[in-house]
Amino acid sequence: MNKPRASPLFQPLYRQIKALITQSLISGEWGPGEAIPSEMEFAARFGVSQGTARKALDELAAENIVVRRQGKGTFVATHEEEMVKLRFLRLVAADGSKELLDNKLLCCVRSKAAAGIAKMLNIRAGSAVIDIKRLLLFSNKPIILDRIILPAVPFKGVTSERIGDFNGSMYRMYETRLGIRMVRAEERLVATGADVEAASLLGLAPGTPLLSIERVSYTYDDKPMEWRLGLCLTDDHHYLNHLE
Amino acid sequence: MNKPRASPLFQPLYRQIKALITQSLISGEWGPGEAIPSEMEFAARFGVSQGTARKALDELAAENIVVRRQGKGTFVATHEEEMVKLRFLRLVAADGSKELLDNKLLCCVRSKAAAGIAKMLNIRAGSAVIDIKRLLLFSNKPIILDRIILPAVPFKGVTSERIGDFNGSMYRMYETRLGIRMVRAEERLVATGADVEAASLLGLAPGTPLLSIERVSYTYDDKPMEWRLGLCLTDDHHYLNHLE
DNA sequence: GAGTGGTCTAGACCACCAA
DNA sequence: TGGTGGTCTAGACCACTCA
Repeated sequence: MNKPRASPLFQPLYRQIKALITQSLISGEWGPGEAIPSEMEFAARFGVSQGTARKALDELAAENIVVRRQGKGTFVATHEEEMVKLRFLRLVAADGSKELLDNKLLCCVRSKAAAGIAKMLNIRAGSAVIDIKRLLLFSNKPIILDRIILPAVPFKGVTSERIGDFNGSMYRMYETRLGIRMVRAEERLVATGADVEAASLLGLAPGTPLLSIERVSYTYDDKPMEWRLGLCLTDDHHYLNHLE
Repeated sequence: MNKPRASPLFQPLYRQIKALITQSLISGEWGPGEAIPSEMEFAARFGVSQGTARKALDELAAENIVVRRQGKGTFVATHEEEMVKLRFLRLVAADGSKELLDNKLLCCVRSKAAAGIAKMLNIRAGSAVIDIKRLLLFSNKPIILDRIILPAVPFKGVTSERIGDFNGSMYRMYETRLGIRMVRAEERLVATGADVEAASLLGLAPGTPLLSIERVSYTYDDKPMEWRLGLCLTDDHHYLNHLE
């Protein structure tokens, strides 16, 4: 049936459908990697035509929220796929070669949120957070020194042991263990000189230029969930970015 | 009419239409900023339904090749728009404030392409290029030292005077004066220490960490047209990137 | 009011996949 | 073989813009 335009929300129908599907994703109706209902099923559930359900799903696919596979169905996107890893880890070897990735956890403690970070995570300054430091190794060479801050409440249960299980992919762990999926992030890049700690951990002279990447990651409802600062040695690596 | 699937190219119809429209863009049938034919006109021209022409235009719009304006028409995208500037100039003030942009041309000479750059521009090493150096000022403070290399042939006529006319937006000049529109770019970011030249021009001590941005820009047919290296002082500025 | 792009529907056929 | 997403069509109405 054709709905009148004077709907509760002044949104096209397909966007309302998209919002409803997003709500179901937030509520966890389908976990990461699972198939979601077909176009026809959504059309029936919401009383719209298949084309309208399709357009809602197409937009979710364009935002990398879901993945469509011809002949199989539509699936909740996952950080398992190679594609997704490249979307979030932009540092690549200068010569383009593939590399073995490894990581070394340095520490993982409970702490209190500093004001600046609390603001970016949209939590109260001083509230409980989990504070992680780790080293990322490319082909067995330490390249990135990461500092990760997580709000303690949704991430309750994040411990050194848990982190170790996922070969350094924090996002895979959030998904698998906590059902928290990051769908987008905002990065701020700056050049900086290595401080004493970074220099010693990366095996450099203090003051060596490093690429500093500050990242805030968001879940479905644009809620910030993770703050991260990576200090990267860029002698043999580039941060690759496609502008379109 | 419904065309059989066994078309010359194994592409969906709307992609074939898209390719045809792209060809017309390359040939310069419509200049930057101009209106292109309506959906109905394309449908008639290519003998397809309006919906198919629409899907072709939608994809071109998604790639920022054209801009759609309800009630007015579809237009060839331009680097005039504020949106587009932000798409290519990612350096923003740390406090988020808007800034006055200015530029100072340092030199503009004819030269020969070095091997590495020639390869990226897909031209022969040693072929004629235009070699430009300039300083970009944010709020009257020098922030970026740019080096720009252009193949001499398509960019014949690029001179110091011409560059001055466009308030530093090279892309606007390429469009307006030469009909060359950049549609995408690839950037490689690295942290480096200021060499003597950069240090003196930016008013820094040699060795100061700088964000190095190497960019290759492409026109419609994915043809590389410009090589650029920017050395950026990131004390009060960030390179902002949205990952989706 | 005429023309444009935006939304929505309904129905057809195709390509792919799994059982 | 039946179900999925992918393509294509045709026609309707809406919202916006401009003369």
